[in-house]
Parts: sequence; structure tokens; C-alpha cells
Amino acid sequence: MHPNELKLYNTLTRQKEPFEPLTPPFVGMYVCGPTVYGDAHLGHGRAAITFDIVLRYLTFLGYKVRYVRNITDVGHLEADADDGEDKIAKKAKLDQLEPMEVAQNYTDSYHKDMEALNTLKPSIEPRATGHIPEQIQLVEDILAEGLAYLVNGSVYFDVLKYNEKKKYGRLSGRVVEELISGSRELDGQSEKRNPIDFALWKNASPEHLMKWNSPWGMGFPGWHLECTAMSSKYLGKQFDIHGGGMDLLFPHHECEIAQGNACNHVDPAKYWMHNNMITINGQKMGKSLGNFITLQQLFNGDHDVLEQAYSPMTIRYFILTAHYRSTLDFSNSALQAAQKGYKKIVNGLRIAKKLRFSDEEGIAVDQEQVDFVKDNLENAFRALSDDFNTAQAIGFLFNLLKKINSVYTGQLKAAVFGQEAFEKMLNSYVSLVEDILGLKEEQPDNSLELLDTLMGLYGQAKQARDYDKVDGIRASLKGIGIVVKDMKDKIDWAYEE
RNA sequence: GGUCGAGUGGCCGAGUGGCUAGGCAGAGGUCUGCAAAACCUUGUACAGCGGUUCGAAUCCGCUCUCGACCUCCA
Repeated sequence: MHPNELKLYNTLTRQKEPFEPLTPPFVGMYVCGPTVYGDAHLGHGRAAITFDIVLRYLTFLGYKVRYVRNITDVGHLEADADDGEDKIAKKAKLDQLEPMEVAQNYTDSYHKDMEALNTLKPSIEPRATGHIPEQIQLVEDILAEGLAYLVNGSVYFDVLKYNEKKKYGRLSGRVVEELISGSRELDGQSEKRNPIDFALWKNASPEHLMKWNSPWGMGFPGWHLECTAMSSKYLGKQFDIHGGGMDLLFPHHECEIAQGNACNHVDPAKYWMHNNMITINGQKMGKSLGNFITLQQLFNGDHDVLEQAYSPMTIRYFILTAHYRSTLDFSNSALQAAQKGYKKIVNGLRIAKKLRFSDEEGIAVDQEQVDFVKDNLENAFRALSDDFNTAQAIGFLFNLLKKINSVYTGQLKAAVFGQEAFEKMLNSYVSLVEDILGLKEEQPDNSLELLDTLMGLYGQAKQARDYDKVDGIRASLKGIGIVVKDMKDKIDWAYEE
């Protein structure tokens, strides 16, 4: 276990708390996954990357993490109660497709995008449609507790009754009375006893495509139920971390807490973590606003607001340069800056992997340099342990990178660090960048052998002072995105920024 | 309207009672056949007005501006 004590911000208590798993070294983490009726956008990327960092860092610290992220393939209810149509079914009709085919399509593309972003796969990725019996059982349990009621084949959670026993609204900081007075009830045709009650099971109309038989007739589960069903099935009635986007805080997560308490008599999760939104021109990027950019569009530059394509690793780096609880504003200039920063980090990765310590006569270890390495490494880990502050950690990483580059170009001798500190710096740099931040080299299809040959020719030409040839090779390499680096006593290449 | 949050230098973005964040862009320099890369130097930043304090960008109050949730949403 790493000496730094991990602290994380718990939305439930609104403060940073020391992380103490319920049953160490095991950690159960549930994160709300995508609703697969559309392409994944930048926001999905942020959520996945945020909790990918949590997973990676917890793993690095020695925890055994079971990471469950669901696929919502049932689709959620439409907003209006008079139109209880399932989104997946609606889209399917438009496309003249089988709902499960739509879900499969978007599940596949989601997986593709997540892989491109280098997020690790969840331990379990359950689907809502695969857990209908579990959800029905939950409804029965809540009914048996007397905290739900049946109307016309639909079952609703009785928030007021629940609130008598256990406060509803603890997570989102809402008060039931205010919720009721503040809720806009539509023309009184609701069958709910109270506007703030939410559906556990919805009666399906005949034309509704996705529906299942239940003790209450043909219908489909309410949209908060699947997470309760699947998290408790795979992680237990109470587990360590529940994650998701801030937009899910209310009502989704609030309802999960109510459902969990109603049937299991315990808060489902000890720590609730929420990543903030991505904004575009200062406004939230989201479905309802229609202003979102899909990950595929980012990767190939195919969108009006995009001046260019941005690679998956650029996106990942961009997301990591902000703290996960801050909003992050999208802009071309920000992405372009991220692209350069990423290249710098990843070129450093190559260098750190091949640099070797070499002692030199007459060069003493400089304690100041040794301390510099130690301090920056400690600070980087401290930042990560402080509620996963990747932005700050990256700052310290750049400080170390300067030293690594200096040694590499011969501007600084490795000997001043002493072998131990030097190798620790290199190893830790690689581990931080690759294992914890999950940043890796792109352009895997470059033929390295050809590159070596060309670099050999380049070196020869340079030695012969045949500068026309030198410039020629340099130009042709630039054509394939490779920049030649001439240094005092060697030559090398790097990916163009 | 209710609840919550945010305003940091040209841009992005950490931080948070006294100690250089960092990246990108700009300027100057070292190196170099020339470049590039790398490195070094370089920024009167913390929305406004009050208050607390030896000291505030950081705490408190007010004002302004912006956003999120309350409805599907990462």
C-alpha cells in the first residue's frame, strides 16, 4: 500500500474523506454507464476516464477492485407521464430496427470509443435487459415494505412514506417539502399520489416494443431500478464507491439511495463520486441541447465546430488536465494546447524508457537535484491521493520531464542525480504516465525499422556534411509526421506536434 | 422560483490565509551548417466593493456575471 493516504470527495457528506474500504483490500465500485441509443460523446468520455483513473489508482495502491459499469439498454422513460414510451423503442421505430439491434450497435461503438480512450474494461458490464427478474424482485420487496403502491399496472415509489422513516434528498441536499412545492405537475392526469414519486415499474402500452411480463402485467422497469438491481447483485447491498456524472445526482442517484434503503435497509454506497460536465461555449454539452460532439466526430474532425481532428489520447490528456469535479470547457485552442502537451508527455515516455544511468568521473551527486526529484515525485502522488487531482499531478510530471529531457539532450549529466534517484525518476515517470494516467503512444503503425534505416542515413549524411541530403531526409520524414532532433552528440526522432 | 456551484495572467487550467503550479501562445537567449527539438530567462493573474487579519486571490458580507440540477442526459 502506498504511504500516501487516499482522500476522496464524497458527495453524500460534501467533503473529502479518507478512503476506507468496507472490506479491504477489496473495493466495489459501481459506475452508471451509457444508455445505448446514441453515439458516445465527450461527456461519456469524461465519465469513463474519471473512473478509469479511480480504478487505476486504487489498483496501483494495491486494492482489489471489482468495477461494475452497466449498459442501459432498456432506455429510460420519457419525461411526460402521459407518454411512457421507451426511448430505445422509439428510436427503433424510426430506424425500422429491432431494439436490441440498436442497443447492440451502440454498445459496440461505445466499446470501441472506450478502447480508443484507453480505459480499462469493467470487471462486469451488466445489461439492464439481462436483469429483469432481479428488478421485478426489487419491486416486490419494496411493495412488501409498504413503500410503493400499484396503480393501473404501474408501481410507484412512495417518497413521502419513505421520508417518514429515512430522509429523502440527503445526497442532493433537497428537502421533500420544497421538492413538492417546486415540482411542476402537468395537468393533473398523473396517476401518482405525489408528483415526486417515481416509477419502479411502468405499465406498457400495446405498441410498446420492449416489455416484459410481471406480476402487474406487461411492462418495463423504471429507470432508477436497474442500477439498484445490478449493483446489489454484483457488489452486495452495500459497496464502496458509486460513481457517475453530476447530472445523475438528482433524481437518479437519490432514487437509488431510496430504493436501496427501502429494500436492503442500508445506504447502497459508502462514497458517492460525481464527475462534472463538459461545457461547450460555457454551456453544458448534452442530449437535450443537441450541442454535443461525439467521440467519433472528435477523432476524425467531422463536426462544424472542430477545426481539426483530435486523437483519443489528446482527448484523454485534455480531460486529465482538469480536476474531475470542475467543469471543463471545450474549445479548439484548448484541445490544440492539449495536443502539444500530450505529445511532450509521451515523447518523454519514449525517452524515459530508453535512458540509462551512466556515472561519470568527476561529477558529484547534487543534493539539490536529488531533492528535486524526490519532492516532485512525492507531490505527484500526493496530488493523486488528494481526490485524484490529475491536473496537479501532471504539473509535477512536467517538472520532472524537464530534467529527463535535459539529461537526454546532454544538457545535464545523469550522474548529478545519483543512480538511485535517477532510475526512480525514470521508472516513476513511466508508471505515472502509462499505468496511472493511462496515456500511451499513438501511431503504432510506424515502421520503426524503416525509421532506423533513415536515421542511419541521416547520420551519415550529416557526418559527411552533405546538407542537401540531410535536409532532404528531414523533409521526407516530416512528411510522415516525424521530426528529427539533432543534439550535441546524437540524433533522434519524435512525433511531430 | 427553489437548491447548488463557478468567476484565476492572451488561452486552458491547478491551488487556496504568508512559500514558483503546469501546459499552450508571445518575447529574449543557449545549442545548431540552417532549422527543429530540448533547455534557460521572461507574466503588475486571481470579477467588483466592503470587512476580518500582522498578512487574503484564498475567510466573511454584499453586488455583478455565468453555469448546473429541479425533465431524458456522463
